[in-house]
Amino acid sequence: MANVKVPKLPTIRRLPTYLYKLSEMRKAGIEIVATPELARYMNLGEIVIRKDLALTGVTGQPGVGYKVRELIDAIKRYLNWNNVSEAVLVGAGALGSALMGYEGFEEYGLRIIAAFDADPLKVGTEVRGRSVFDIDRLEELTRRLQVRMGIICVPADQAQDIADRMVAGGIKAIWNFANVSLKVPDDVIVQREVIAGGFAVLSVKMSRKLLEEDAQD
Amino acid sequence: MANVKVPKLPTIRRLPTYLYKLSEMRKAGIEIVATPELARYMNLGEIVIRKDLALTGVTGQPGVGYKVRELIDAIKRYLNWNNVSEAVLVGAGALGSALMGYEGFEEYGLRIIAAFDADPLKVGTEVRGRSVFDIDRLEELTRRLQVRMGIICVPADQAQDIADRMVAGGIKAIWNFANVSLKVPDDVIVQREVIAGGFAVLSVKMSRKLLEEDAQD
DNA sequence: CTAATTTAGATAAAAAAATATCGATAATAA
DNA sequence: TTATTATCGATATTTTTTTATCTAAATTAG
Repeated sequence: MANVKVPKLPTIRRLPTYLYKLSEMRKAGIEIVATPELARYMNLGEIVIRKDLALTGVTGQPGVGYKVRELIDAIKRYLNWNNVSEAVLVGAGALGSALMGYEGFEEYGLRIIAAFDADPLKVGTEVRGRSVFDIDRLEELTRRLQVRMGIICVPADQAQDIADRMVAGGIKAIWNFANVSLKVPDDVIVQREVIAGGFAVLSVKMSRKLLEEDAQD
Repeated sequence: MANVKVPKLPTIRRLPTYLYKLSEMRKAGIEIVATPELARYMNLGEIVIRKDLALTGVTGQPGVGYKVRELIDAIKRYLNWNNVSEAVLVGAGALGSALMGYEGFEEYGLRIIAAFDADPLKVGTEVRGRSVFDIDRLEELTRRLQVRMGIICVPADQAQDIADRMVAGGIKAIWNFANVSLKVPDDVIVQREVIAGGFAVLSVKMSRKLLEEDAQD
């Protein structure tokens, strides 16, 4: 896998949330925002906010705050969300359909242009406006469409096979929702989304809270 | 929000992935696993693996490895996934349906027992075996069913309202898929899942890689 | 106009996480 | 039996992330 070291990862993960809030503010006609307001919104300390925003290169004005518009532009530029990334999605099941139905992605510069599935009942149909192709055509179509990003929404035991086909088709970045880590060549980037990971954190927090409550009695 | 400080968060997020791999191994009849194999699977260093496993309390045998069964039990115990958590889900749209359709949750001790939605067309229907109730009955039914966990899959602008109703209904833990941070009383835990966060990381990694490649020429 | 307040940004310290080193234990091969 | 290899676990180091402190700039109230 491409060994692209990216520090400030927690900050990067937070940027989309800033972006949402700032977009709402702009829609409401607000032009300036100060740290304390964002801190309340994000449930974070003020210093965190300033550090996060500093990463994008914007510079606020002491005593005043940041320009909303400037922040939005800077965040999008930092994330490279100005340029549209076209992607193919494999696995038009529940999760795959959900992702295709998420309109927010357009805002993020992500455009899913085609879906693939192994199920003959799904092949040939449309899911939220995208054609579902036979999985056997993944490599060919990916290459022809010059797509560089792939999204994997298949069960864990099929994910590696799909990843191999994506790589064969010229994919250079994979967003992997299957609960396995993929083996890919050095020049391919994989970002794994383990939804269960968040639930694990929630579970541990709950256990801890119960223990704390018991301890208080 | 309940201020439950939990260190070793990255480890906790990784535990479900270990759990999947270990379950597969057990199904295949494998009883012992050593760090190098897990390290390859996880795409992580061996030391990380040992530290992660140590957190659960298991102790391996030098020169041999860890007992698969013991690890599975220890991870589940650590995450409190032995005990079933019943949850209600609000927002039976694309993402909500996907979550209800994910069979893996049973393995994690999560049981979604009912769904709620504001859309009259959805109310009264069934989604993947669960009844969809009117959102106005959320508080009442949550209280009657004694459910303590809620999953929010509604658009960002409705999430706070749903959270308030959940809290009114006695919910103590919220798994929030909306892209906002929620204000809740101190004794309620919120775990937020920002799917776009992962995409942000992927985007930055891609930009960096392009820069690196350009630099090499 | 001056003083108090709000706020950004730089520097520093603390905490957490990732990584490295080394000794000890068990299995395997000579 | 002995030497070699594989592996865990304890300790130490480095890096990353979070948190704190202080200074300077801008606004607002008196």
